[in-house]
Amino acid sequence: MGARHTRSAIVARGLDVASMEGLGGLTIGRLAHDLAISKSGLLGHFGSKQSLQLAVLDAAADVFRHEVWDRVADQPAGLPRLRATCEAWVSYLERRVFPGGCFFTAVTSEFDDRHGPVRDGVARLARRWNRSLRADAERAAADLPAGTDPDQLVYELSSLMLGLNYALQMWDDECAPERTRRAVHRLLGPPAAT
Amino acid sequence: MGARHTRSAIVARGLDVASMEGLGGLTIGRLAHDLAISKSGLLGHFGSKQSLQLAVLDAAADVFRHEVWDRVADQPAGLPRLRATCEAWVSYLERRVFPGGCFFTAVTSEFDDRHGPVRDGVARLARRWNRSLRADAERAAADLPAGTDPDQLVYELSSLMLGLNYALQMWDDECAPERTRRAVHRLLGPPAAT
DNA sequence: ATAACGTCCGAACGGTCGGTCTCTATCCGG
DNA sequence: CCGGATAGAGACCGACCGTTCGGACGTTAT
Repeated sequence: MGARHTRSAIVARGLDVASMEGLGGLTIGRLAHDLAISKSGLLGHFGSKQSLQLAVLDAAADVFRHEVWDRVADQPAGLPRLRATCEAWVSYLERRVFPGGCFFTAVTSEFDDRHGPVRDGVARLARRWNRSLRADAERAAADLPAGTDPDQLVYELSSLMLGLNYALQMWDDECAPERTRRAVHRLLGPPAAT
Repeated sequence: MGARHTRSAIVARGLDVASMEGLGGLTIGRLAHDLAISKSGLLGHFGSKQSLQLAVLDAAADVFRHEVWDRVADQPAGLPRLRATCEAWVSYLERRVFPGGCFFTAVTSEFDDRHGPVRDGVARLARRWNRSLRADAERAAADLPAGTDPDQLVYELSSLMLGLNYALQMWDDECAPERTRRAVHRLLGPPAAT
């Protein structure tokens, strides 16, 4: 079996572990044990734990991109895509794509007051997604009640996603996705009938 | 120096450390070093790390209660107290009472998918505060537009507080408190003029 | 056949973890 | 003045951390 396969298996497993235990809780020894390989064999693929963390972070970003952004890329920019993005986001959380809840919420609260490449990577991703959201919100403002502030809109929508993740992770609250949708509809109007 | 004093000093220092590093990042050795006492001297007051964690959690709950709930206890139940609670909550986050952001947000995302006394303690506190919020929301529903769902209201308000903590902690976003207030006012109406 | 390479292992490194042990200094009631 | 309780020191334990290193394999190219 090639190194590519081994490496991606490590990252895949690391993704699951890190979404539950955080990127810090991801330990070389445990990961090696789970995959029935040696610690040194594992670390050989990355060089250091930090490189492993960054690789896992990248993989998580790929998953999130695939689960949310790729699904709304064909929507018209502005309000329609903003609505679709929110729905995809809710669905991503509802389906519990990561067993430990939203990967980035967990990692953010772990690294938000640290320095270094991991925190920088998380911030870069968050900033990028925030910009995308904000761009659609700006266009959408024209289709929403006068005086709608795009930044305020993005802020409230993001907060709702944080709340949904919390409700699902802490309480297994089955009503939370529906509640989130209702709140989104109140901000953006009812979902477009397809 | 009495044991009481030493113990409370340990908890106080642990509060600061844990709000930044999480309850898991709170290590006996480091805490003892910070306070210039021995590990055994420290551990003698608690018996185990878990007891220390629970003591710190209790202390954090006292702080939060003092910073939020005690300040609104004299308000009339229902909408006025709900408004006051939200404002106190925003202020608590804005003033960065804990250097690492909201203690309970951090601890929740750390323990939400574990078992044990610490997670139970966090859940107990969250449930209690949620109930208080919900009770006022129920009363407030009469003073709000018809069809207002108290659970939905509590859900959205809580999400906004999560969002505020995120914005402050991750981005040092100075506008976030004001944005949160604006969103709260949209849900609860403008703040009562005093 | 042989040399080189990629892949992975097993052992070991220094360090930190939570926790236990023994010992001493101090205080307080009789 | 004494004797027990107690706070705390400090050495130490086994487990685990991330990391390094030499070498054992199988494949591939020469």
